[in-house]
Amino acid sequence: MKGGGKGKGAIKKDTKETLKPVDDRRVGKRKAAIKADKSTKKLTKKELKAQKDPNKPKRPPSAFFVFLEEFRKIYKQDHPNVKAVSAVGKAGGEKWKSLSAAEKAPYEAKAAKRKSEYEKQMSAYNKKQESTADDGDEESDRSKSEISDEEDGESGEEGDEEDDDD
DNA sequence: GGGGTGATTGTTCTT
DNA sequence: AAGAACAATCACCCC
Repeated sequence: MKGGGKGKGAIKKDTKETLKPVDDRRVGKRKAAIKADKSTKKLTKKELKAQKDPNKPKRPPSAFFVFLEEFRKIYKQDHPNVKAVSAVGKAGGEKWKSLSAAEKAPYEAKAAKRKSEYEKQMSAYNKKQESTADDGDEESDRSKSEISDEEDGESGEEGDEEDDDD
């Protein structure tokens, strides 16, 4: 840890004891693992390329994140004193599980929409890569999107066409 | 001053 | 197929 890790630790450290792995803590500080792994950086050529992506579109926020963004606002209103990101994360996580499918639906819908845009961005991104990236070694492998013709002037048609079959 | 961390879950990615 | 990494956030700490 970079020391500063436990930002809340400085404020309230006793909570740490009650903090027990909900499940597996996933990778338990994956970031730390990454750095630790960096020691053995066995990156293949493709991996290397994947790393130095100029402006790769970031992954779309999952429904949970969409919900979290809003939840954070509310949480801060209810707990303006709480400044720990982890606090909101935990609270949000529990709340999220408390939500019903119907309540998560709107968030999922939004997440789905984000994903759609993400794919779109990837198309443009991939295309750009083809243009600029001429390493010659390998070319687009995973997504060889053969976009029809029009993509350049895409101005965002952001229609909320949700087929409400309901 | 800036970067890195902590925590949540979901989704995308990588092997 | 399964695991790994990363998505936002924000105050705080080390070099």
